[in-house]
Amino acid sequence: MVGVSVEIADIDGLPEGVAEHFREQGIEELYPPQGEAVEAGISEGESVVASVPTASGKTLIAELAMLTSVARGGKALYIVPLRALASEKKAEFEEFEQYGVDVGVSTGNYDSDGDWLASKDIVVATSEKVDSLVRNGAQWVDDLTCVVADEVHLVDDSHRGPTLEVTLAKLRKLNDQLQTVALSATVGNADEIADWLDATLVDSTWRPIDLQKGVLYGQALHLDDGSKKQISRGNEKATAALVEDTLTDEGSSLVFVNSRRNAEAAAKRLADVTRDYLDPEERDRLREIAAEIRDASDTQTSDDLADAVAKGAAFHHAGLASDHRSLVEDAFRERLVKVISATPTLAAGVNTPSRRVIVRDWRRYDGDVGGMAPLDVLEVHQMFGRAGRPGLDPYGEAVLIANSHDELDELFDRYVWADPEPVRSKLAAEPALRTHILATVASGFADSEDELVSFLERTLYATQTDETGRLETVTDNVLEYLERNEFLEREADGGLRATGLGHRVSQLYVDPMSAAEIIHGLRAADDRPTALGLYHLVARTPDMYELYLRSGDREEYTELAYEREPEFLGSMPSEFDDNAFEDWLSALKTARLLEDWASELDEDDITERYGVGPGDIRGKVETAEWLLNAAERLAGELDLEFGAAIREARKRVEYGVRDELLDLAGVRNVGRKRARRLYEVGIESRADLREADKSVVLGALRGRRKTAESILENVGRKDPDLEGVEADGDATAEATTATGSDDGGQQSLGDFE
DNA sequence: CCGGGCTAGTTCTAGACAGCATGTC
DNA sequence: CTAGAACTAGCCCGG
Repeated sequence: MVGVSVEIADIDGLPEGVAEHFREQGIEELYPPQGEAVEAGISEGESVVASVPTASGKTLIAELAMLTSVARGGKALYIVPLRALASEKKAEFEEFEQYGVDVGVSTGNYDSDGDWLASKDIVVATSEKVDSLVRNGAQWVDDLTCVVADEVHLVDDSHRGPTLEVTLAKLRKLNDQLQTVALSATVGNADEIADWLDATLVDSTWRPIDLQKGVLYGQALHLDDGSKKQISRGNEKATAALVEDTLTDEGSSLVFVNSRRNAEAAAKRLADVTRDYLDPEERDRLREIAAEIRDASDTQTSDDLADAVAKGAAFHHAGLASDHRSLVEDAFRERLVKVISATPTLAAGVNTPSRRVIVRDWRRYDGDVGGMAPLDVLEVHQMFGRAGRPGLDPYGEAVLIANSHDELDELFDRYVWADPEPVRSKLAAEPALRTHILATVASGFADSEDELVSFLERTLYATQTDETGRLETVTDNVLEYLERNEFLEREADGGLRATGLGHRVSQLYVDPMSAAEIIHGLRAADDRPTALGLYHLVARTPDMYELYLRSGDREEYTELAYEREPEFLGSMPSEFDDNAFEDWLSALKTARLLEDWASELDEDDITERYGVGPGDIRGKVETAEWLLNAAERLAGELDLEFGAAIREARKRVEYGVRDELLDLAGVRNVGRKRARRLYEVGIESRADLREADKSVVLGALRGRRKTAESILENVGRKDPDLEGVEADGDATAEATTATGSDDGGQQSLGDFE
């Protein structure tokens, strides 16, 4: 079937007008892999695994499957690996709304209501969200006729892979006619994935735009076609020379490095290169963007980023606030920012193609190995895949950097010539099975051990392993764990039944081990728990990512641990049990960060104190909110007291305020800063705000008339009109000195797209 | 007295999903 | 069992 040319017009079964639409977009003849997918029956409901390079038209393959399925009266689901990609895909699919195709999105933070999605023809969601919807018995899931799994090679990921794997297995069990389309990067064993999904494999290395791969050593860039290119460099470092070389060809570059600090340092250095390649108009635009970056957050990271961006360079990593990220990504796409130095976040995230991709660091610290470990071939190839913008760049170029002749050879062997490693299921690990076995039993996919095992037979793991018994052994351990914690009951005949608590845990979507830890901690509490105690409790569950303990931290937090020992829920591990104690301290560090946030400490003080970025605060807060909600529900389920204390701790962390501001901070348009200012002039509650003297309110809000009016309206004041009202000078002065800031900025974390 | 440039020693390490009920500037 | 870039402190040197 190779080399067959297929045109859009040849495809039957698309909704009315869609074929015409594609033609208007300039899509007539399909790319070869797309044609192969059509040959394989993608538009006739056949399952297909497409293993193709990035940017070679995977989206169209998915669209052909989903649109024809919808046209036959069906319903399609598109599973994305990242929340940020959900909105991107939604926007793409909304193109088809004019032909009567309704699109909906569901992720943890974006819209979502199970029933509301029932009327949509195409639903975009993360694999975790789909899993959650299935657990909660969303009815419309039964109506699905087509599911697309994007970046399906992520089943290899030990944290999130099993969820995708189990979710696909569940959807396929619900409907054995389900058309399954899996989109994958080029991997070593796409055939195994196709076998697993009973799909036809479309395996192609075809790219719409030429990609040259190479390794730079000294001044010579050795390319994979055997040619060499001279990269002149004076005193410049290799990376800077490559970036400058791209700039002379009016192209931009993406530099992948192995740590946040390296990304920031590299951006600072590269800014000195890019600054000489900006025209006056670009300089102006960049200055504006830099100002927006400074507005987004008042931290050192923010300033450093703004400084770099003003000169045409930027860094990108997970410590950035989400505003920062999108500003940088947009500016790069607009070709204003000429280079981004980034950690691997960018390789997996939203689309940011670039003329040249430079993989500067090919080794990364890995705690499990105890040192630097080489990146996976697949990972490096994903980075390479960002090179070249179809239709815009003449070609893409992906470059590694060698520091010796031996390394030059090694990099060619290891990454340029090498095939990616095979994708391996990570399901047979306790943490993964703990949560998925409970959910599988709780949502009725198995009510006996036999059924459970036969369900697990539908996973990729089962098709890959020849190690008999491993799954059974782990399953048995997990069942025992779940039974011991009263999430599950095992009957003599092998029957399995989730308890009320087990159902609750499954629905809350927390790791059963997190739930067990929370329950244990709450049961150990005699008095009303403090906020710190509760923050520590959730921070030490496996669902909260650990903060790194730096040198000196151990001492500092050990002291704090003894100082505040009475507040902790449950007993502290012995100081001599090294691992357990370290984890406990690390959780304490997280807990105190949350406490600082909920005590109105400024964002920049927190980032400095804990060595984190603004985006990390956001992440911790979000996770804490989620887990505290789970804690409150679990307490309710078990009739434990302290529900009110948990709720208060959650609200405090949500708004980032002390308890006296909880009432005010809940008002729309009032965040932690404004609530504090109002409080300082004697307005302590919503009731006060409804009655307060308008000039005092206006003064506390720095004379911002419009803001003040909308706040008064939001709090339900009858006469929010501020016409003719003058700001109370005393209130203004007092508020200004009290906060020491003059921009009136609300430090809000509630920034979702 | 100050600052630049060098070296040897020290420090520190990627990422990001989920509930629920509504709304930051 | 495994690394390495970037930062830091301390030093020398020249002006």
